[in-house]
Amino acid sequence: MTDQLSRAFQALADPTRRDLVARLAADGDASVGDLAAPYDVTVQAVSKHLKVLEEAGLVSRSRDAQRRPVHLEAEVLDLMTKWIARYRQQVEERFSRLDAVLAAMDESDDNDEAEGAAS
Amino acid sequence: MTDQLSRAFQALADPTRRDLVARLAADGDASVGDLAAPYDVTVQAVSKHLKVLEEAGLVSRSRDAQRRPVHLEAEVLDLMTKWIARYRQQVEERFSRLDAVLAAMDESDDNDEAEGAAS
DNA sequence: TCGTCATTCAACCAATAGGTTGAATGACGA
DNA sequence: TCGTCATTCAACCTATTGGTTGAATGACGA
Repeated sequence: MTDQLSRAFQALADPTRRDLVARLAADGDASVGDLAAPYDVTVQAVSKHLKVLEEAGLVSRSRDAQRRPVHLEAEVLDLMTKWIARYRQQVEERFSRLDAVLAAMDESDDNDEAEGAAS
Repeated sequence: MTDQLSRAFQALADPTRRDLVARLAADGDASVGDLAAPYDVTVQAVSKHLKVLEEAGLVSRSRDAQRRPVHLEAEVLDLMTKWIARYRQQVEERFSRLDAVLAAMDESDDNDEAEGAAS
């Protein structure tokens, strides 16, 4: 689980972390304290969640006085969608080829019938 | 971690499981034994991986004599891309609004300058 | 019916995840 | 410089994960 994609999927496997991403997407950058407020866990727990998101490359942090504003990075989200889309597409392409094969078989059946009728 | 989306992201957080999905997408349905062959782990371990994928709704299994062919289900992949795309899009929309605000500020500056020049 | 093949179940193990509390760090504002 | 606020580090706990081995299940084919 050391590669980026694994860390990214792992990061979004937690509902609290998905909600953090959702809020950052909707409201823009926010401090750890503000982000932690709505949840029923300690601020330390949320800080850990943010660390997981950061190590996955999903968020970054800057500094603003005592605060460490959290910023959502969209690139890794793109990476993830591309991974999924690739295999999603392969499935469709396989179906297309299967359809083509089935169509060819139909045609072949027609030919056989035609040949049978001709002999 | 009981909801579908969490289980799906969790399932794809493992490289072996992502590879299983990739192979099923490329080659179509396959038996547990065939799927397990390339990896350096026991067939039981792969069976467990497939169970995780199945509980996430990413694959289904039927029966063919002794074999239990594994079939990739694309729906949950769609669910995942939709989740990501939604927040990806929100980020872009926020940028657009920010651009609009900045543009409005520029315009306001122009007006101020114009008014200043007119007085 | 018996042996065999494909798969899963069960019990176990080490490592990791998500949470806690308490202490440390680091940047202000008085 | 001192107290305070925001955040992180450290140590700890329990549950889960990914792996193992060994036994059970279940469907053929002889």
